[in-house]
Amino acid sequence: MAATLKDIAREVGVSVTTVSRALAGYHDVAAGTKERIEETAVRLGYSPNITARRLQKQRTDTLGFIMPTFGPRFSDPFFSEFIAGIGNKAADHDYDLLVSTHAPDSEGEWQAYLQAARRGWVDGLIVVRTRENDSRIQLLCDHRFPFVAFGRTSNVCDFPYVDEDSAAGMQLLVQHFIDLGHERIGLIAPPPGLMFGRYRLQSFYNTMAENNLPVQPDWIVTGDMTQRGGAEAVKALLALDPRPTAIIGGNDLMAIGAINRIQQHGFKVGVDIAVGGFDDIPLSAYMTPPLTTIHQPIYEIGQQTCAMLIDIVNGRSPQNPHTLLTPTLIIRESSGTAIKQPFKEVSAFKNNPNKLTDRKPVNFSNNMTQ
Amino acid sequence: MAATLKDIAREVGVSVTTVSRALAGYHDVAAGTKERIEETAVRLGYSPNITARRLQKQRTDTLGFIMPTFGPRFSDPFFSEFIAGIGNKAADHDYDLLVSTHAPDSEGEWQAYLQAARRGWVDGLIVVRTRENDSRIQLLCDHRFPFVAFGRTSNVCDFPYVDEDSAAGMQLLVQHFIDLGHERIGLIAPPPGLMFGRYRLQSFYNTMAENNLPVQPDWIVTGDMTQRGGAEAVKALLALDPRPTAIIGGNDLMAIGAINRIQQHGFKVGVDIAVGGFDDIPLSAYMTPPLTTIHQPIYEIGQQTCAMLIDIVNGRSPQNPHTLLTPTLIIRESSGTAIKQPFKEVSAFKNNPNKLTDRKPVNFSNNMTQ
DNA sequence: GTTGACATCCGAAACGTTTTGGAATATACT
DNA sequence: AGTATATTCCAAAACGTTTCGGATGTCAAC
Repeated sequence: MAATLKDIAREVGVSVTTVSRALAGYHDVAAGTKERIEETAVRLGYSPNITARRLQKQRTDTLGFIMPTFGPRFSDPFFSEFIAGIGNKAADHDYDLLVSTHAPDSEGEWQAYLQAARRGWVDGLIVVRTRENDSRIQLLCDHRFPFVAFGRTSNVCDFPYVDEDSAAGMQLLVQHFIDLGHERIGLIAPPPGLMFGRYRLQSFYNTMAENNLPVQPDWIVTGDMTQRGGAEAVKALLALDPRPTAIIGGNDLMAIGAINRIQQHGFKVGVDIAVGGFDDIPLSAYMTPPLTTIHQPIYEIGQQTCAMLIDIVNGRSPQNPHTLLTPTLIIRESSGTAIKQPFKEVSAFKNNPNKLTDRKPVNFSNNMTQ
Repeated sequence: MAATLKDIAREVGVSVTTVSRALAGYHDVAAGTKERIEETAVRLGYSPNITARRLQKQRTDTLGFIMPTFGPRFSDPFFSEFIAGIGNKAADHDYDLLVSTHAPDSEGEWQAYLQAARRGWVDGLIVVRTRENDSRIQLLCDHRFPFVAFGRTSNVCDFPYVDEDSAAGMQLLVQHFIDLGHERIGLIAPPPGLMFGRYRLQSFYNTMAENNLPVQPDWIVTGDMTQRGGAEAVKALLALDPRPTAIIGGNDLMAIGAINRIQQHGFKVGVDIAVGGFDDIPLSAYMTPPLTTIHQPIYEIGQQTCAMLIDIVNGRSPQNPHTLLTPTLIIRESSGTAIKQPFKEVSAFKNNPNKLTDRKPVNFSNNMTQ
C-alpha cells in the first residue's frame, strides 16, 4: 500500500540505492536526479518503513518504560507528569517511548524486564520506584543493558540514576515542624521496600535525634502511598495518647487522605494538628488548608532521566551519572504556626542550601540493610 | 550478540527453515529434531528478533497513544489511570503500547498523527479528548487508518468510539441540585472546542430549561480543566449578585480549585454554596467536604477502547462500535442538603436508569454547530 | 515394480532499508 | 595520449524472520 524506495526507483528510473542516498542527503547524487527523486517521493507519499530501517540499523530508536501500576483503580499524578517529561525529551531526540504496565514485583513485570534485557525490543529502559535490593536493576546490570533509574537502590552494582535527596527533604520538613515547637511528630511512612521510603524514614529518625527528640515506635505507621492508605493509617495516630501534634505524610496523596480523616474527627488541620506532605503535586496547593510539602520537580526529573538514557544508548557517557537533586520546602498553611513557644528564628543551617546539597548520604545501620 | 535462528541452525545442523518451523510448532518436523532445536534455543538464550518478525509480517503489534499534554507542569490523574487501562489490555493481547506526548493542536501533534497515518509506525491509534470538528479524526478517517476514540466529535465521518454519556451525567448533576432547591446554578465549563465540554454545557442548558429555570449568561464561565483554572474561574461567579447557590465544575480538578477559592472567601462548601464535580477522580472522595461528582470509569473505558482497537486491527468488527456508557451520580457532602424548601422526593425519572440510557442524543441547534 | 501417501526437511524469496565497494563516465592535468 | 581526479550511479549483501513450493526418503498397497 504505502510507497517504498523501490516504487520511487522504478518511477524515476534509477536504482534503489540512488533513491536511498538521495533522500538521505548524500552528495554523490546529481542535483537533477535528486530533485526528481524528491518530487516523486512526495508525490507518491513516501515515508520510510521504520521497521525495515530498524532491522538494518540494528537499533530501535525506542526507549522503554515499564510502569508499576498498583491495582486496577490506578491514579497517581506522579506518572502523568513523569511520562510527559520523558516523552517530550524523547521526542526532542527522535526517540519513541514504549510504555508497558505491570503490577510491581509481579511475574508479568519480571517477564517484561527479561524480554527487554534480551535486546531488540528497546534500546534502553527507564526504571522508577526503585526498591531495596532491586531485582530489576540487578538483572539489567547483569545483562549490561542500558538503563537509567529514577531513584537509588541498595544493590552493589554501579548504575546511572537521577534521584531527589529524600533525606534532605525529610530533614527540611521535620526541622520545620521542630522549629515550630512540635516534639511529638507522627509519620505515615511509605511501604517498606521502596527505596525512597527508606531514605525518608531514616532521615526522620536522624533529624529527630539531631534535635535530641525521642521517637515513640507508635508514631510511625505505614501507608500504601494512596490517599485511601493515608486516611486508614492516620487513624492509629489519632488514637494515641498523647497524640502527635504534627503528622507527616510519606507522600502528598497520603497526607491528603490523612487531612481528610483528621478533619472528619473534628480537628482543625494547621491549628490542632499540623500536617506535612511530600512531592508537591499540583493539587496540594488547593487543599483546605493548602499543604506544606517538599517540592519534587517530577517533570524535570523525567526529562533529565531521559536525556541521560539517550546519552548512554548513544555511547556517550553522561556528565553526571549520579544526579542528586536538592529538594525545597514549600510552606503552606497545613503546618500552621508556632505552638507552645514563640516562633524561633530559622537557623543558619536551614538558610544555607549548599549545606544541604553537600551533606553526605545517610549512613544506614547494617541491620536495616539486612 | 543475541542468538539468531541461524546460530541455532548451525549448532543443530539443520536449516534455518526447520528451526523456525520447529519453534513455531509446525507438525512437519520430527520429534527428535524439534527437541534438539528447543534445547539449543534455550541454551543459547535465543529470543526472536521482533523487528525482523515485524518486517516480515508487515505489522507492528503495537498500538499508539498520542497524549495531549498541556504545558510543562502537566499532571492529570486521568491519564495515569487511562494508560493503565489500555496498557493492561494491550499486554493481555501481546500488543505493545507506544506513547507519544504533544501539546494539543500543536504542529508536533499533527506531525505525529501524519506519521502514524502513513502506516508502519503502529497498527492502530487511540485518540482521546476529542475536539469539535477534530482534524486528527478527519485525517485518520481519510487515510482509513485504524483507530478508536474516547469521545465523539462533530465530524461527519463514521468511526468507532467509546464515550461516556456526558449529557446524561450533567443532567443527573443539575437535576440533583435542582431537587435540593437550587435555582441559580453556576457552571465552570470546559474550554470550548473540547467535545465532552460541549455535551456537558448543552446538557446544563437543557436540564435547566426542562425545569423551567432561567440561565443567566453570567453563570457560565470557562476554565482550563486544571485546579488552577477552576480557582480562577470561580472568582467571577462569587462576585455575582445575586450569587449562584450551587456551582458545578466541568471536571473534578476545576471543582477542587473552586472549592479552595470558595473556602478562602469564607464560605462553607455544602452549606453556603453547593459544589459538584465531574469525573470522580480518586481524590474527590478525600476533599473536605468530599465532592459530589459524576463517576467515570476511566480504567474500564481505557480497557474497552483498547479491546475495540485490537478487534479492528485484526479485521474483526467490534460488537458495539459506538459504545455509550451511562454515568452514575456520586452524592457526597459538597452538594449539601436541601435549601429553602423541604427535600423533594426524587422523581420516577431519576430512579429509572434505563430511562437515561435510552435517552436520545441532545439535539444541538444549528447555530452552535457552526 | 510401480504408485501413492506420508513424514521430514530445506532452498529461495520476500519484507524495505542502508551500506560497501566499486563501475562508468566525464573532466582536468601532465 | 596517458594519467589522475571528480562525479554520478548501482549491484549485491546484509539485518533476522516467515513461508511457499518443492525435494527426498520410507513404507504400504496394488
